[in-house]
Amino acid sequence: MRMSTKAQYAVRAMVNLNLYSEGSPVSLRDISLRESISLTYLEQLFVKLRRGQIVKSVRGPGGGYLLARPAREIQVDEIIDSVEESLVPVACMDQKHGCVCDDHCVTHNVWHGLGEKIRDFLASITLEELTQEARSKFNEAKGKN
Amino acid sequence: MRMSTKAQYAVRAMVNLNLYSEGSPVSLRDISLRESISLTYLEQLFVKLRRGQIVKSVRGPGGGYLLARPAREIQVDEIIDSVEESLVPVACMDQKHGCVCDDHCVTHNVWHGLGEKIRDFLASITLEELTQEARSKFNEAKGKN
DNA sequence: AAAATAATTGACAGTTTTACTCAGGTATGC
DNA sequence: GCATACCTGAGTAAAACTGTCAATTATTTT
Repeated sequence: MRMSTKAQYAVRAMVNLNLYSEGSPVSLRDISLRESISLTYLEQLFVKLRRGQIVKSVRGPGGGYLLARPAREIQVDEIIDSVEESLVPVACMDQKHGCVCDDHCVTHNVWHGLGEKIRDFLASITLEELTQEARSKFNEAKGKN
Repeated sequence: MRMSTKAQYAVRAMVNLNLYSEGSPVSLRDISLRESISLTYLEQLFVKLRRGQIVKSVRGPGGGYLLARPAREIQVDEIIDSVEESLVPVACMDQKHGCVCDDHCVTHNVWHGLGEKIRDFLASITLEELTQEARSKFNEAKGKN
């Protein structure tokens, strides 16, 4: 039961983007340097985040990425969905209308229930909350020095 | 975010074991036939389930496996733990005392919180409940014919 | 118009994990 | 002593994960 690093990177990158944006586009190069994620890998992730309507792109010099919506309207589960990370714990439930084993499969309810818990939890956290949290941690760290 | 088939098999096998046991040992061969799981793979799983104190083994002819404890005291998370499936969503948190990134890692709290939700949910389900559910489904299916 | 910046895309490759199988060995009951 | 059934470790093919590389397109600055 592991969250892929792809999903972890995506969330980290989004927090970093929001943290340093302030209205103007942030280039992947900057995020790459700050979060130590390879630029080319970030490019791959942000194509998907754009398709998922999480970010907008601005091309050319001074360009980069912007949030497609306010941070408080972006939920963590949406970020993970965008990079194609299934949140459903077993493969047979990927389709919308449940799996065929529904009736006879004894453990069906366990995985179905678990999937809902995971979804609910990640949907309850917004990018804004994470960004605030990051700011607090940053300030705490500064206070120590 | 997938539960491995190993964990899925382990839970299914345990339900099946409990369903057909009634005090006497159940051989892996029987479980293998009923659940269509390869015998040698089941053997691998049950070694771990035995080490995890989920089952007891009885050798020789007429032997097999028994629950090590009453079904109502066996939780689904214990079964999964036994087959060495980590329930913590990110690798850096596998050790008991949290990861080093604790302070600066922005997304730490997300994965930590998620891990707790998963654990709580799976710990809230006992083998007895699953077995009861399986019996109900079985009876429903019979009623239809 | 040319140059520089930065997103965009698709193909590809190394590594790790998963999901098993195989070949034996050991204990027990009849 | 033989059939049953657990026990153990090694090995392996396929898939997934985690990236890299090469080439292109769009935009702005000079």
